[in-house]
Amino acid sequence: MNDKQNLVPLGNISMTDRVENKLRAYFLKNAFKPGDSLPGEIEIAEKLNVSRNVVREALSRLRMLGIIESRTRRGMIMARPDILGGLERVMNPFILGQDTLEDIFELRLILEMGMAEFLFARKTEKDIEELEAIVKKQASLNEPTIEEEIKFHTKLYDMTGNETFKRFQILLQPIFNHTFNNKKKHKIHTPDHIYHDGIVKALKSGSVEDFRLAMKKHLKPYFKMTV
Amino acid sequence: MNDKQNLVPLGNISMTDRVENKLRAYFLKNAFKPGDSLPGEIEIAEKLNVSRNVVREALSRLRMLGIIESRTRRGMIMARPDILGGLERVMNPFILGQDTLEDIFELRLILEMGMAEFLFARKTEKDIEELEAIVKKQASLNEPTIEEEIKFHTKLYDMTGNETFKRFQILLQPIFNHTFNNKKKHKIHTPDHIYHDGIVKALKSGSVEDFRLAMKKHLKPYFKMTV
DNA sequence: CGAAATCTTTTTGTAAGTCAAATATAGTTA
DNA sequence: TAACTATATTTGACTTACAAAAAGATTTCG
Repeated sequence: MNDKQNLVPLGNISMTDRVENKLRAYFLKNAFKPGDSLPGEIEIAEKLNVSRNVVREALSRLRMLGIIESRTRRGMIMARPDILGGLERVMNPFILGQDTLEDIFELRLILEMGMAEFLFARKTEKDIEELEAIVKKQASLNEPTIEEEIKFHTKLYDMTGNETFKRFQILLQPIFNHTFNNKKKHKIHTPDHIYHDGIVKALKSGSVEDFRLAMKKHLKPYFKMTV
Repeated sequence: MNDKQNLVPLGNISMTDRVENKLRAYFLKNAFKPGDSLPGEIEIAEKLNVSRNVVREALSRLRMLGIIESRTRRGMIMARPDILGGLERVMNPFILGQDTLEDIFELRLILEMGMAEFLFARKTEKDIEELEAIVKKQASLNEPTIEEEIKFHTKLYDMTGNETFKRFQILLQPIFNHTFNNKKKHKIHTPDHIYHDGIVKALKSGSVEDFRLAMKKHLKPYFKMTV
């Protein structure tokens, strides 16, 4: 046995990191639910034998994520975090790695191919009409705008009726565009907007498989960019 | 015009919140990249006219997300955040809302239906063999275990070759299970493990469409739970 | 003159104490 | 009994202090 293995990690973990981890573990272990009240800062500091300062830095993190809430001068309670809040804060194309950006670009393709079942399960007359209006407007423009393009796809996410999914797309949108613009050199022969009407048609009077085939065709240029 | 609208927000925003927002905006506006060095805590505090304490609480948040790194006693630099770090910390079924949990449950179905193209683009002989081994082992057990079930699906995510996607699935796994267990009452007539071999077969010698049909059949009981 | 040792400066990590302000509770008064 | 008052609690924010590590500047010595 080589003892070196046990020495490797080291990881430079600060008091604040440790307190944050301890608190999250504590919440999970005790099945804390939103609304439950928490011990005060001073009590936590004393129990963990650190300064109130360190505790506040850890709590500040949890507060940012929405895990806890502080009713000013009345104490802290557990809260219901926005699951995508943490994601939102790191959505900065300058600091994310190129590989991560490309992973996200691929994710879009997976999502738009995969959402078919839910679209068919939940589509309404009104949805279809809206899509048709978007397509019509797009066709009337001499040049297709990126805004109209986005509007069409965003509407599809909306139609799934899945709020988290919808917000997810809004967060990812800037990354899509950033990566797409970086790749534009890869010349796309088939401008996609001509296929939007095909997608709507499949959605309106076709089967789930028809839709997926139309979507696949529509996304083909993007697939070419990744696989 | 009603002035009341302008009074509504109020939002109880703390100094720390404001500093955090200011810093993130500053990084974005100036296109800060990983490795770039940042002004010191004291300088930031003076520039923003707040105490060093407040600045440290804001920086602590950014450090948690991996946006910045502090080389102890040498200064801070921009870093490359783990895009899913924030998500990981709020993955606690007790504090997430029921609607969010169900949204995530649906997301799984979308992902597994949507990943087909990438599986076919990147599958290898070895991948197929591994899947077959998993199915074989599963068939040999008197009772299918949840571990083997997870192993099969995890392998599929692996095969996409998309690291972010893969980690995403690992994070979501506990939520899937939690929601699944809560819904078990909805009696599933067709135990899914019998279809795993069908999926592998489609993946091995079928078309992308064959795979999607097999997967759809496999996931049918889950779809029943949501739509 | 050059290399090695030492000192100084810088900067983050951690601690401790102070004060303000809002709220809940207890206590008091009419 | 109801209204008012005082008190204790608790978070938000500021200040000061010091340790420790690393880098740079300075000094010392061969």
